Amino acid sequence: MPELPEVETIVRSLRPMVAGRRIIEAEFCGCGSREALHRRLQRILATPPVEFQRRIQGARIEAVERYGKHVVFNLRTNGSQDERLYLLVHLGMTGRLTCENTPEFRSKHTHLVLSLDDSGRSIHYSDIRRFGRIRLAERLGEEFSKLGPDPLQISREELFRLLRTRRAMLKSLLLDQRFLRGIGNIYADESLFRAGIHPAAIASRLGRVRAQRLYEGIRETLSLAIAEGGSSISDYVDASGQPGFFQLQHQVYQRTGEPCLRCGQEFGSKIRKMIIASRSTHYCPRCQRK
DNA sequence: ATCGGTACCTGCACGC
DNA sequence: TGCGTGCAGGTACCGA
Repeated sequence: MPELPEVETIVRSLRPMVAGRRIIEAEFCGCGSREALHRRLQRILATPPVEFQRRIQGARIEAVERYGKHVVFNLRTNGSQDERLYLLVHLGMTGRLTCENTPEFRSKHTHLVLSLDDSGRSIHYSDIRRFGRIRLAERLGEEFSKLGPDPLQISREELFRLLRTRRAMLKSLLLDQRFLRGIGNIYADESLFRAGIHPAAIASRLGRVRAQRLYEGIRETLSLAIAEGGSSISDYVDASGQPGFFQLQHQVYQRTGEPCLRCGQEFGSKIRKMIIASRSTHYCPRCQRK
């Protein structure tokens, strides 16, 4: 599900509900045998479950932030000396982070519940496909050192410089979190359409003008998507359970065979789909020439 | 350096 | 109704 705009929306909705609260208890859940639960947790958590519970219990949530597609909980543990601890959540394809008011509620795919010192309120982590990951870290640097710049913070010049050094196809590059952090399949396609650039174009061959169009295309797409609360295709909701609405403004993503919204009326062009980096890639053959 | 393939999961739509 | 197939927002790892 979640790319930069969805994660940003989750963080913004979660923050006012949990910032300043203390985590009373971490509870792991899920149906199936004890061994099945253990295997599942081993994949989802990098830390052994018991150690995870021990370290997080009693910690205060000082801040909730986004780093690329990660949700970062800034924690202060209540050990003898106040220590910083980071809870890092990556939502994979179908992960959800929601705030619940009913203490006993569990959805079918809830894996972790963090109960808060706030009249039965809790943070729920659920994930149907279990591609998401949860980690504890003392430092952010080790976890995030491989990630590229944030596409909303990078400057036009910096993007141009980075593009010049790479010979990959743009679609592959935009999906690469070491190049830019936060863009996924939806927003790669939507950004390239807004920029009017073919997804298979080679990065290093972009001139200054087209690089600038890409820069604007990415910024426009991401900020509009954030303003609409993200794209809800099937699973995504924010921390209050509200869907996003940017899917109603998708120009190319999952519109294969439908008329291009920019030139379809006039020229009858239809959105096409091709595979790049083994991912579906949607584009208008007329608006995005090679 | 970059690419394709595979693996990890469940659910859903589709054709038969 | 059920079964098989393919596809889905992500990433890591492999060998070429």
